[in-house]
Amino acid sequence: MKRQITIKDIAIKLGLSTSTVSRALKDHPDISPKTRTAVKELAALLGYRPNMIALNLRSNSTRTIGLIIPEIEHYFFSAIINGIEEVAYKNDYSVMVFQSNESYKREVNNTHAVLTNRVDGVLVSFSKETLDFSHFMKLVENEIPVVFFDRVVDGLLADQVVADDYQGAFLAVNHLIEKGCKRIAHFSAPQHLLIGKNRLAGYHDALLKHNIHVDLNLVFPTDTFDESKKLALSILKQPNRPDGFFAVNDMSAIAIIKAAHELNLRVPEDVKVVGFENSKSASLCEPELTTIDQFGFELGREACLMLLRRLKENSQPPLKPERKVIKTRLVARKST
Amino acid sequence: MKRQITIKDIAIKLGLSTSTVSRALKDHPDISPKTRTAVKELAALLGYRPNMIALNLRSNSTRTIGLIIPEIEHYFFSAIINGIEEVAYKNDYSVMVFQSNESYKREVNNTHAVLTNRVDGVLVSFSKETLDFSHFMKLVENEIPVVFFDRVVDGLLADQVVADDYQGAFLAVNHLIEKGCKRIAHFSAPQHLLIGKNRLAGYHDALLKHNIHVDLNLVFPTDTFDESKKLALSILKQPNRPDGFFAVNDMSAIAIIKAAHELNLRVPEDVKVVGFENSKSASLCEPELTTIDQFGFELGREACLMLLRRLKENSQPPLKPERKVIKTRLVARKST
DNA sequence: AGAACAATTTCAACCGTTTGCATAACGAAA
DNA sequence: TTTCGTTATGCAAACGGTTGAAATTGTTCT
Repeated sequence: MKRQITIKDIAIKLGLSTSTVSRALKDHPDISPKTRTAVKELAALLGYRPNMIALNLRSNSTRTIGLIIPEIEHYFFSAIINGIEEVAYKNDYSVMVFQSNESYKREVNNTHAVLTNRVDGVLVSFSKETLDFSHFMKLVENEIPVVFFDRVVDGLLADQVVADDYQGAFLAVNHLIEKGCKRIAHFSAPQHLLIGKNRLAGYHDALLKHNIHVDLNLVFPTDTFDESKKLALSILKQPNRPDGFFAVNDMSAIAIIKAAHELNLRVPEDVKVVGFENSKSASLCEPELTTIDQFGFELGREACLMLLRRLKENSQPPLKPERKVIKTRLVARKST
Repeated sequence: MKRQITIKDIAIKLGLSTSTVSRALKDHPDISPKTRTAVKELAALLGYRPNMIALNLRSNSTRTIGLIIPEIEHYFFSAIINGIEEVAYKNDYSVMVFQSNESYKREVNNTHAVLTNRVDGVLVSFSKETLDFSHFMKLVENEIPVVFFDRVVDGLLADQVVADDYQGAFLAVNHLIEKGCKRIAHFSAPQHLLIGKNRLAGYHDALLKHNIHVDLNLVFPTDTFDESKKLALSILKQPNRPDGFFAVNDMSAIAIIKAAHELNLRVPEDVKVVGFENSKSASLCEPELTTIDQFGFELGREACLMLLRRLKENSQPPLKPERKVIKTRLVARKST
């Protein structure tokens, strides 16, 4: 690699000391206008760019935030990254992305990577496999601010940004009931995640509100396309099949629609389906999917803003953890 | 932020010099076994982690690669990021992501950001707006290896990784013809991008091969959902409407299907449609979309591998630019 | 002329780590 | 005892930039 132009190069060519050059470049009042302009002109001519690494070493900060995320390919997460990057960009921060691929082991490695890379703060949505959170607590012990988003558990001593899962689930199930459903199944997320618990609670309470008996046999833990489709096929073959489905994400919801079509059931006439996410696919499938908009972009923005706030704060001891809840919205389409 | 444990802390506690500690930690033969173990034990006890920034400053490398990409939310690009991150992870590199949001101005800013962050190399897919490439050439002048992927233009003196757009387009149109289409329209990408030119060429040659007259009035420059839908609606209303469509991406293809449905045309009976990308949505829409698999993940992998190869190489002068072409594959589904 | 002061500029230390070279300690050979 | 070789450790410079304090220069006043 070509040697970079340094402040020293400029200093030598101009017969000045590095300190003078440094000050001239940042408009320090002590420097005479003559030297200031001379330095700046030469710097521009040579294409001088300050060496961030050197600055980082001195300031012990990198203006970089680490992002640990399960899967970039998932629409919801890419929307979040989008929001994060937006805020980071506007505040002159860079984002380092680490995928856990839903693997606990890899996620632990990722936490090491962010430590090695000396990021200023970390945004985390942990993997489905993760049950132990000590690797994240190690970050907190190192006083690196951490903000968790979307996936969250109880008892985590750190900032959190989540969608209002309870409200979203309630909206979804309420909507199904208003459309006439009597027997509503729920495809749920793992129950150790708050997102799983809260959506189930919303489902539960919406049924209760309408005096519908809550049958836990209608709750199935599944959140992938393939699994959901298989399950839906078997459920829809039963004589007392549900007439409504509330799925934990759009993929599962679309899988249900596909399964219904295979069994020659009409959506929404025979079976109504609501998803959760409002992904691109939701408006592309047939019939278009009614779903809960999780506002991934906003969630990412908020998470990043909260992290930046932490990075600026210098109160000792630090403010106690905060939880931000993003309201969701029902997007009614053709599947209900 | 809590002060990090440094080599100096260890040195003082053990009454040694920093050099001895440094050497002990990396098993330098000069160090006596006794001190070596003492140092290592204390380091482990204190949770010492080498300060990457300091190492970076010394080695003038960051083991970080910059990624400049139009839109993370687009499935194809997130698949590519996935592939890139995979290779980077395995080789102990980190990835910094910068979105251009299809904006030239922001893209120029992004190139500054990667320079400031002193990444070791850069992966680029430029924005649709970009017609001038001097900002990238500035990177090349700074001898920062750059690999372009997917979007590429002629005369770029840098490595490139692209899908075989010509072959993919040929496969797609050939398939439509074999399924009986006589009048095939093409929704194309901007013609200043090779991806636009090559797909058009593939379309062209497949028609020629079957002795079908090439009518340039059937080629429309559009690659977004909304625009494509509007266009498809007006085209399909015409008396001599096409009986086949080859779209430059899945979004546009699905828009055509939607438009056909709105006009009570059946897919594939009345109109056949082929996309390009093989996104998630392609297998979720109704009918499932026949498309060309672009192997985004592999494309990302290859691009990253090529960059890493450049980073390792030290031949002077450097090897001349290479172009890698990834074969595509037809995925026949229900829309044809 | 000498003092006092302001305006510029330089010196040197520092951030954390590595590394070529010098040096200390010690036993063995002369 | 001196000298030579080992072996183990320390010194100091370097990476590129910042910054408090010291030094230089020039100007003005007495």
